[in-house]
Amino acid sequence: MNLRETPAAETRDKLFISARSLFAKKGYKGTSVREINRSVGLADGLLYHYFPGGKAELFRNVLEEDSGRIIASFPADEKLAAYKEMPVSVMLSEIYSDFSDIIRENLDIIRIIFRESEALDTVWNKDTENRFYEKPQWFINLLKEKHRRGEVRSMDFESASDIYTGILFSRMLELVFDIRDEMLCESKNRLFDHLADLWKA
Amino acid sequence: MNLRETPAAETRDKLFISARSLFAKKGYKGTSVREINRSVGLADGLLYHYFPGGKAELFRNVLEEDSGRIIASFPADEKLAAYKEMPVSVMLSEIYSDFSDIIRENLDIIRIIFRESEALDTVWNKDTENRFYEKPQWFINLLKEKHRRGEVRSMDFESASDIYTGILFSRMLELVFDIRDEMLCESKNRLFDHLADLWKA
Amino acid sequence: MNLRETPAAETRDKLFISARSLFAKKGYKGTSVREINRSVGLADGLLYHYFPGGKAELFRNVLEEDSGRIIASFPADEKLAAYKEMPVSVMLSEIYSDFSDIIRENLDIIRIIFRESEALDTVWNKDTENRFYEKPQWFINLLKEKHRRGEVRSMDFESASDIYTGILFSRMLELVFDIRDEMLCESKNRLFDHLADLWKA
Amino acid sequence: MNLRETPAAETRDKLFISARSLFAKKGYKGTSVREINRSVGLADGLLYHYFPGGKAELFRNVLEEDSGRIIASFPADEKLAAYKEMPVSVMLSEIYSDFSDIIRENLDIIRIIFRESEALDTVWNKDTENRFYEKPQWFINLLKEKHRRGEVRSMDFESASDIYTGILFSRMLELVFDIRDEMLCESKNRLFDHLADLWKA
DNA sequence: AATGAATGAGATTTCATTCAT
DNA sequence: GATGAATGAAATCTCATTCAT
Repeated sequence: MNLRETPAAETRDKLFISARSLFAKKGYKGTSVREINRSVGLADGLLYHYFPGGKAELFRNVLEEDSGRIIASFPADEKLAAYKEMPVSVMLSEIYSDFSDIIRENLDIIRIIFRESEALDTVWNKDTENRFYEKPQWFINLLKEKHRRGEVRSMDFESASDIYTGILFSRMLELVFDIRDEMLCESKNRLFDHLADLWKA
Repeated sequence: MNLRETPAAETRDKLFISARSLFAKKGYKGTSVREINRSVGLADGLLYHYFPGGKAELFRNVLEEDSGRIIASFPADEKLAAYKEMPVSVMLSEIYSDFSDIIRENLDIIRIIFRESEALDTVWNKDTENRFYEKPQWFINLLKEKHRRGEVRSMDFESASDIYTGILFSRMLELVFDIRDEMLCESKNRLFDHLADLWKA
Repeated sequence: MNLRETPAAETRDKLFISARSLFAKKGYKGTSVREINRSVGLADGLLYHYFPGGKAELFRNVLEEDSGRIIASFPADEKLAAYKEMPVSVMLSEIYSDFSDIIRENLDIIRIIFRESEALDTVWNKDTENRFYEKPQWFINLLKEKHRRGEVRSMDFESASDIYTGILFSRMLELVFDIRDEMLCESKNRLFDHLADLWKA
Repeated sequence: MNLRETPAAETRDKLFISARSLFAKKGYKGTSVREINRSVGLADGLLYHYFPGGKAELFRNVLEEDSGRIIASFPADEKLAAYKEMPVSVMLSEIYSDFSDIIRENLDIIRIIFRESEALDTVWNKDTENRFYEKPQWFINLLKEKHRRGEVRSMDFESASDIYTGILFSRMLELVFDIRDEMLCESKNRLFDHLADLWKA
């Protein structure tokens, strides 16, 4: 049973990935079970073998598995250490770039979260939701460290963090809604230079 | 059309409002024609009298009527004049508050836009979309004016605007996703004091 | 709306009758909605217009409407008066014959009751069920009246009624299971003569 | 077959018993193969190893094995001899009690017979069916014997048997439909006293 | 013997839309 | 303008059965 490297698990995974992409593109209601099955070349009834609760259970599983992972995965610990050693403006640019990558890697699930806000209640507890929105302490600490090193002046670090968070949220919206991804580098670099300049000791 | 002289126009309006709310809550696919009809006490076939194109046409109308209005309506001209006379920190706080009001007044349509991104293509041209995202020249001008008056130092005003835009976008997300609306005043006021301080001449 | 003599009600009735017959023949599970629709020439979705709860609601309605009616309908009041004037043996034969008619007229619903015992719980309260099984007071009274007239001897009238009830139940089983309906007259007449003879004063 | 020497035979038996119970409770159509498998902890495809004809064959086997057995088993020969020696009223009570036991022991299969009358055609020939309904000669003989012994008067013994059969059929209905099983003893004893009294020489 | 993945026909149900009145 | 019956395509889901391992 274990010898065949669980083709069952493989099928389950294919269902997962395909469903996630379809849900992101066409919404939960807009994605038919048949469509999901066809997309992975599965017979009609088989989805219920893997997810007895049907489409709803598949959806719930997709959401549960992915949503936690994203939040947990940013920022990566090794990156965090690296940020400390960079000049402020570079650091801001780097975090922005890493954040963009995470969003891009998880575009499907994020789009689902944007679309199916009502469905989230059944999957997310308020805890998860608040974690998404709470102040990123790691960033505040980064700024304080920079201050200690004399690179950044004394200021209201929480508010500074709110500013940067806003910039990241804007970025998320750009990516989610597929808006002018291009040629922004220059504009963004100016933005980070600007910020670094405002903040410098 | 808004004068509601005839009962017909009144019915049309009721359909509009009710459909908008349902689309916002449950999505286009998740809202059945029957549901819309019931919500305004309409007989089953009658929707096609008002909107021969059926659900799709009703949806398109809702989107068309509302989407333009929001962007056009902010900021109101009389407000714009008032902003000029306020101290920077108060101005930022006031714009934030007015922006919040606009979002709150149009929550339904904004939620629809978030949900039904795919449907937007048929209604929005890229023009509308870009207008939504383009740099708010009026704000940049406000900052320059403040600079002329000696309240704000010389700086990269576009980048400063990006910063403020990010804060507004964060606010929009909070409202759209119904997250911790309360008790943020103090935090926000600190934020605007912080920004005003960074920017002061 | 009332002018067209409610074709809606007519359609509902047709559904009722056809469904009852099919449920009786093939059971609840064995009867498909499609089959019911075809049997009355109805489009596929229309059943849900009349019975939003679908097959289950249709079934419940059939059961509710019919089950009460049968019990209430036997014996008819005018018959009851007539029984009093008949010789005992004729009376027994007559009641038997009328009972057979009632069963025959309601064979479908009775067969459903036999088949779908589990479903009855949702429709019948214990009250209905007990009424079905309680001692038929009217028959006991008939016997007492006959005794008063000197046609029947003094005896345990309740037990006498149990005996006769058993004979009627046997009859019901014969009809429900479609067993040797024919050529029983002679046997039955002998039975009633026998009973009358046992009971005579 | 009943010796259960091999595990295979044991599994077959478990399938039998569990399926019989499920068929009785939920009907043939209402019982899924999956349900049967789960109820005995069988893997999904394995039922077809034991019953290549699938659900239908399993059902047919359940019916065939059991239906004959019941009829044949009543009354047991040793009981028959005992009945002869009892006073009439005791005899009637005893037969009634033994009959109740047989029914109770075979409730499942009897309920199946009530439910799935249509399915019986494929299993029962008319012969079996008639045997179920034919006059119980053994009981008629019992009565005649009692008459010979002077305990019962001369009468139409077939009709007397019909009377008693009706009482037994009522009893069967009570048990099959799970109706007021309790506290009937007294009523029943009065009934049998009544009958014995009517019949006494 | 045993497992459970796979299949596909068919069941129930929903729903946008049309149409006679 | 208004009603709600009618339609049928499509969606979700169930289930007996087969089959590779």
